[in-house]
Amino acid sequence: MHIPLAIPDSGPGRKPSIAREDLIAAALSLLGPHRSVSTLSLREVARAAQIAPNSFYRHFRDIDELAVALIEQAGTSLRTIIGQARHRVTPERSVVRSSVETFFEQLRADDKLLHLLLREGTAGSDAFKRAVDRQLNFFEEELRVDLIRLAEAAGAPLHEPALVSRAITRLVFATGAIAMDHPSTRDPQLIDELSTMIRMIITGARAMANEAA
Amino acid sequence: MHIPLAIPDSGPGRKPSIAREDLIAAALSLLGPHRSVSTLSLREVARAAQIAPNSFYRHFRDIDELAVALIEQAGTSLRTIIGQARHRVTPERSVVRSSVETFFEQLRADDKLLHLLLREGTAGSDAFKRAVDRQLNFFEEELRVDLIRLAEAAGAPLHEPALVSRAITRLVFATGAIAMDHPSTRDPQLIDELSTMIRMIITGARAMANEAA
DNA sequence: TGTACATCAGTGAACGCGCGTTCACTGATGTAC
DNA sequence: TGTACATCAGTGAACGCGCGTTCACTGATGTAC
Repeated sequence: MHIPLAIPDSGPGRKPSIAREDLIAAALSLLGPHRSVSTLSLREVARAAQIAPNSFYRHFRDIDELAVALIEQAGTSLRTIIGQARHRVTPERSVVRSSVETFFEQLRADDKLLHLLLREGTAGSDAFKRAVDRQLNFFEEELRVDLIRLAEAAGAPLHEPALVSRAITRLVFATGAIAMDHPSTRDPQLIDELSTMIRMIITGARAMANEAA
Repeated sequence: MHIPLAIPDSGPGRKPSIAREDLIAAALSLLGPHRSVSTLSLREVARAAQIAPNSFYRHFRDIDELAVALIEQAGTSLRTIIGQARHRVTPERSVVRSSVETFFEQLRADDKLLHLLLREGTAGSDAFKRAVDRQLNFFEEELRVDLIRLAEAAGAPLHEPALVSRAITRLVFATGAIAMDHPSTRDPQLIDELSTMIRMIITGARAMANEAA
């Protein structure tokens, strides 16, 4: 059995006429609000990529390995976008609101990558769940750093910023998952709600920091 | 095609030798941390219930209808348990902590019903998702009533109690889903975290109520 | 009580389907000399 | 430059499997009279 565990960067070798990326793109094209990764079949993806079913094995050990690759791409892309939103100068809007709005914009624009992270965290193989978890941790960690930075700038320290970040991350993703099942006309309301929830957490964490001091 | 949309309470009729409940129990017995409703096949459930595959149709239109029934049972059972926990007199422990602990106990004891609500909210058919959503709304609503009651008792009103309740519900369920993937040895830490998160929200909502006033 | 009849939960066999996976292969591309 | 060779992405056919669903049926249970 021949399995290329790591594609060797092609080196001086030949270029494959169909690439890993093509299969990922094909899988992505099949996903949507009503179609989840765990229901994709190998044959279906192969069909979408216009290759024979067995050719799939030249690129991935199985469907699961492809799913993990999808998740990684989704996480990276999301963090880039939200990272930009958070650093964007917004004189009239709060950082919270502007980030939440960007998140929803991305949810609706979507190259379907975000859907993946929102919906699939609880299903699928162990490897898959770990991949989702890793991306959420990255997100959480970046948010934590930003929260500390902002708290210092405002001179209002937070109680347990790591927990604040974790709570916000969970709320954002849970709300995003819900939003996907609603028409986008409900977005303004959900944005309002989510922003208020986040403000509650931050306000609470500030108050608790003062109490502790 | 003959489909009994509603089982007519049997009335003066004959008793079926195998009941809807037996099929639900059989399905439940197949579920677990690594097995989700959406992957159950009709034949599998029939096998577990020791009936011929086609006999399944005497009780449910399809697997989806059974899944909805499962969700409803899960929600009812969970709300009963948490409702009791919240009203339980706990002189030394806070209501928050005692409820969170009960939630985790239930998660670990589990008749597998809770797993259903935690994991499957984002997958499955529309009918299935709506069923999960309905149960979460019930949970949220009961929590809201309790929050208002407790706030009045403490003389510390909350800003937008409905939102407080919604945020807490989402956090609790998101954290529960995560807990299921960890060994129960991590429970104390997760309970601590979740309790603190909830306290942040409540503290924040109190502070915001004061600001508004 | 006895008899004829209706109901309907459960059945065994069969169907066609899409699936993951395997096999031995082809033929284009690049390398060695 | 030319030739022999190695590599390996992609292939077509085939496999056995579990699936959902259908069909015509059986036979126990309850009802009507």
